Amino acid sequence: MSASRSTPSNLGCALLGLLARSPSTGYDLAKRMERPVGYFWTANHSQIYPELSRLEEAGLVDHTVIEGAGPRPTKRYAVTSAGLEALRDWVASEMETQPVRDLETLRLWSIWTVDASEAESLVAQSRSRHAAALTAYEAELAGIADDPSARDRTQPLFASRLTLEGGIRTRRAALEWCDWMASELA
Amino acid sequence: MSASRSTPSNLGCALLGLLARSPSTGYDLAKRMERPVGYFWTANHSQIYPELSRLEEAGLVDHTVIEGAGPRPTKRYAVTSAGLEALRDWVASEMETQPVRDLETLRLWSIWTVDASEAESLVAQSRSRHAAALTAYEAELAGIADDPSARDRTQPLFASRLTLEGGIRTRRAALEWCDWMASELA
DNA sequence: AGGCGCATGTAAGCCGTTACATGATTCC
DNA sequence: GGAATCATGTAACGGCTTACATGCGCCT
Repeated sequence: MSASRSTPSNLGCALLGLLARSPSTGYDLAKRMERPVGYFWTANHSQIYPELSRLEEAGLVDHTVIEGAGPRPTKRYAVTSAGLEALRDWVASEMETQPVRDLETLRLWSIWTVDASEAESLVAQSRSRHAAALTAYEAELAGIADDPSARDRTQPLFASRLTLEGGIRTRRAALEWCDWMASELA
Repeated sequence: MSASRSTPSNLGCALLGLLARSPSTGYDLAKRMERPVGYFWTANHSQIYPELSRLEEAGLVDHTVIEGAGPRPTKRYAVTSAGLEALRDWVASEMETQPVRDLETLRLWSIWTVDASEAESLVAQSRSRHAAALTAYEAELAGIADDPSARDRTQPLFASRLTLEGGIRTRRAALEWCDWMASELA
């Protein structure tokens, strides 16, 4: 059986990553995608449900029906051993350089077309967005930093700590950049 | 005429931004999208040609047929005054916070599932990618930094300088993050 | 003779967003 | 009584990628 050995989609791997940390319903996965995974990847329920079906068909996850609200049966999904293997393969596989897609920078790139006050406001908006993100990341990190498992590289919280640290460093750099731009515009 | 006053798509605004800097053929726009715009936004020719038609229908760009190779007439596009206005409106408009979509961080987030040597290799790969990007940005910036127009906030090169400076700061922060991760894994 | 660069377009398919649809329980 | 939360699904649409298609001129 399980003839198709094609790597699951990026979304599929995101879901495997979530389920490898703890089993969930589709609904719950949608919420867990918002935060903290949503700091670097997003998906909504209308993508998640069909993807779970595909993963199950490929034998990478399975489900048990549990009791819960809603007109249809509530399903708790978990990764199978094949699913965990697929996740490991994906993590360890070579990956091409990903193109950056940053709408805010695209806008900045045409900032020369607007007048000074609008340009300053644009940079200020950008700055406040980065500041808000930084605050959120720091709060999230503070919530896990004391857990001893966050220092064990075989534990999920270790990886959470790494990614949050990255977000914090990136947003701090962006804040300094915004301050520098503000001084260049003055 | 020109009844529809809807803002063009993100791609449309990217093309208006390119054409506001200098008129181009569709083919040339595709090449200019690779670098340096490609550092924060990408598009290929199969997206660009239809989008140029839409922009022209909306009266935001127009074209003149010039001589050139190829089985069909070669068209040089330029922004109209309505197009420049649309670009300014878009730059100055309020924009919602954009979700981040970073496949490399998504992978890192499941790094706890693989063993130490693979984890180290993953971080090393990530580091070399950031280093390559940083080198490219620095070269690009060096190519424009001496131009006096790069200090005039009404000139395109000023905006180029801002965006490149942002890329450089972000990539430097990412490099330091990778070095920090390497030390955490050791 | 063959490959590359110029130059424009279309088609199929995947991925993602937004909206539609259903229905129970809990809180105000 | 109405809104929010739990819970699952489908449908329509738009954006992006990959591949198909054409054909001239230049360089090796």
